[in-house]
Amino acid sequence: MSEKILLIDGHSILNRAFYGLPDLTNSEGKHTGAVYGFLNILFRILEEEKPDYLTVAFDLHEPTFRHKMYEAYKGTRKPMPSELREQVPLIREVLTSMGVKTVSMAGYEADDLLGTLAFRSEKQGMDVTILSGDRDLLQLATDKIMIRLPKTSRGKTTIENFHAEQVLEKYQVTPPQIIELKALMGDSADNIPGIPGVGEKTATKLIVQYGSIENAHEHLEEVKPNKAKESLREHYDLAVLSKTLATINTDSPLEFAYEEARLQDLYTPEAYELCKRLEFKNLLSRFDAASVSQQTMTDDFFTCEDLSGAEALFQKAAAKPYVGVELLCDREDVYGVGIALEEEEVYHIPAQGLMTGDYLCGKLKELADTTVLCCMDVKSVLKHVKLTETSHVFDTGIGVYLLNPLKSSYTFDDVAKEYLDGKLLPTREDLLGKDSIQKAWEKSSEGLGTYACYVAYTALASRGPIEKALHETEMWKVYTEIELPLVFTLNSMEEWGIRVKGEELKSYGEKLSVRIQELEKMIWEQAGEEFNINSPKQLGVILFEKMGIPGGKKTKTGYSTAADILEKLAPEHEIIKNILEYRQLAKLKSTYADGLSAVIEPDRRIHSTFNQTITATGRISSTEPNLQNIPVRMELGRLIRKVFVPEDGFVFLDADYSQIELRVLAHMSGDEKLIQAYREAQDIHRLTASQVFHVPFDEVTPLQRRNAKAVNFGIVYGISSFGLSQDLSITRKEAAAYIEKYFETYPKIKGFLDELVATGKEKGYVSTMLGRRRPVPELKSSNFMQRSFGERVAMNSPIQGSAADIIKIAMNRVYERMKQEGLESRLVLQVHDELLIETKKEEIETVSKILEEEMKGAAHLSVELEIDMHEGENWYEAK
DNA sequence: TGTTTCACG
DNA sequence: ACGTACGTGAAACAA
Repeated sequence: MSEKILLIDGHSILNRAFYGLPDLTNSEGKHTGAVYGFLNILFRILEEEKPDYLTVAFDLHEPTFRHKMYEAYKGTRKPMPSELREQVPLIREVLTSMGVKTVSMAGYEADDLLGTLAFRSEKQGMDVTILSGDRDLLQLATDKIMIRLPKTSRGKTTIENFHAEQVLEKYQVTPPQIIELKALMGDSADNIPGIPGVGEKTATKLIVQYGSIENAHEHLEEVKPNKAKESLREHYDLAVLSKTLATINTDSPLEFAYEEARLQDLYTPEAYELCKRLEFKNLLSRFDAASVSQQTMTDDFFTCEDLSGAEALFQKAAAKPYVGVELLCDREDVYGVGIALEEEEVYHIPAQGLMTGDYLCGKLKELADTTVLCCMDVKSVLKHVKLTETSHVFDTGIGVYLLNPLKSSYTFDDVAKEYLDGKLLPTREDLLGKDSIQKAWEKSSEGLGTYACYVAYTALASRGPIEKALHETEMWKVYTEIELPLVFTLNSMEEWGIRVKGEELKSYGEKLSVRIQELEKMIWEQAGEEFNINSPKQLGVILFEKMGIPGGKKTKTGYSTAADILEKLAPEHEIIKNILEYRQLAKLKSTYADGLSAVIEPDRRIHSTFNQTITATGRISSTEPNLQNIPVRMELGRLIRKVFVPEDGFVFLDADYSQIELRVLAHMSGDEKLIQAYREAQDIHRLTASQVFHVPFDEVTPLQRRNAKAVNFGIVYGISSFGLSQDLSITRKEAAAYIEKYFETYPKIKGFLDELVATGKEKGYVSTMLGRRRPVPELKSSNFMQRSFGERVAMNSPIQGSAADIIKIAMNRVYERMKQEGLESRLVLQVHDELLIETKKEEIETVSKILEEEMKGAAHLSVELEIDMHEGENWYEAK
């Protein structure tokens, strides 16, 4: 049986994948959709064809010979969007990693190389398959050369196959005559002019009849449609030129060794790593375990079995400047520790026998007096090892987060790849599967030990590169002066938690249930049937189809039933009112009443986790439960705050910054008028209204104030007329007019925001006042939506991020002060611009003063930082 | 697992 | 013509 070669038109398939599939980006914002689509189709074809050889051809970037000819004649080609262009090197990298031969040559298009290889291979007796999205390639079809054209319709990819016979069937001409057709019709995408007035129909007729352009020209007088006759007469030269342009060169001087193109195992460790980096999760399953673990580090780690060994180890460690540490633990127990003394000297100490968890933790605490403990996550270690602010630690996770806050997770294997020259380590899942630490411990302490060693190794080895990068990006200060101390502050908040009255929460929930059931009944009655009100899909059908409420479609899955839409649509409908109330109550019950009840711990307190490495802007986030979104805007929800109470003998002191983001904006932009406004006014929105609408301060109407407030918010969010118009229910034009007036009033604000976008575009990131960075890859997108998003982000992030920096500083200072002054009061919550202190009654005065001083003094801006402070027996009262 | 909705700043 | 305000997390539903 003859051998088979598969030739792929790289750019064309990449193009297909790009336009045929939704744009995909990985968590770092890298565009990967086209590469993903390319690989999927490649794998599919390989399974169908099972070729012996495989080669992918690419155009070089420079304009090729054939195009130059025409570009000189008329215009240039449309540029490739950057999201696609950046994927070209990526697909080549992936193919190379899989050992796939790629070819390209100066002065020749991919078509030419494909044609050349196809004919060469055919001559050698091979069967040839060409995969392309470009119909031009049909001119190459023969009995042995098959052209395969993938087509995407309705999300499904079907492939059309053409040997010479099928070309004749479909186009009524032989493959070489495809050139004639094209030369007559022209092709704007390929810059082939063609001749005017001749489309597919006429061209086909002419070629079927005369066989070629030249022959048709010789029989010009017989040529039928008069229009075609005249056009051919007049533009014959153009047709001949077009023919040259349309002809694929099948005889290029490409050097090609078939052995290099022989198809081998594509599932190499390199390809696996690359796919993982690109987050092609579906593709990873194609790689078998064997190829995965090959190139990884050889794990010759040591295990420390007995107490004397451990003693010696810690002694040795104490002499080192840095060690890598991974504590194997969960919330309750310590199972052991991995310690890296040197990059080649890594130990695992299981917690067993005399080496109890407590013993290990004590040793670590002691070690941190002299040696920097490098950990992936210091705060989790703190749960067991009572390190203090004077302990020496390095937090790899936070370092990596600062360097790229867009990543969604910071696992050790990712860190190794990024900061250790692409070093490939097995992942946690490779080593432990999906087991928890506890589960893995019960199975075998050995695999767990290996895992601990890899993590400890990574923490030690990556410390240097990360530290260097933090210096280079001028974020070392943010790291040491804000983030690292904050680890201790947050840990303390987590450990204290906040007291919650469980019984009251329960009865609150029961009260809600009664009303929810009433509403449910009423809604079902009004709808005329029972259905699940919580299902947006069912609700949409009921409202917009059954009840015939004029509804606009909105989401990709159907009707939007979001509150603001329903409110605008039919505020008078009784059912709508009921649904909105139902929704509100259902939310309160499920998320807050039931949700919070479920996480009250035996100490009657809720211990949330404050995450420091999640947000893109530098804010912290709160999970399990989220205590940063406890209701406050609506009275009914706000009542929940009554169940958050201080311990006996304590009260709550709640302090929040007044409009910190607007003040930051005033400072960063340096706009004198806004700064002056803040120096004068208690009511900034009113003053803004007065200045923007040119009315005396005392004559500002409530509506004007509301509008000014919305504009102020809009500015902080990265203003757009559309967003503002939505918010205020006005037209875009009106919104645009407000914005313009605002910028006229505060001229430097406009300049400042424009500058943010410009430098963001230039540098690829924007920065806060303290130097924290956020990359904004979207700014370079050719997609209008994405680019606009990037612009808003560029305007918002420095503001939101600077405010976040400031309150973090305040938290650290408040925490430090209370500790230094030996107070029993403690910081328990942070809600972005608000701090909640569980304050000992005797310390109220002192703590108020500390809050006032440290919050106001956290930054020195050209406008004062004001705070509002309240005292209360519960959170409701204190706010 | 992704989508929708909604709670907060 | 495109279809958005910025930043989060949790619950419920729909596949």
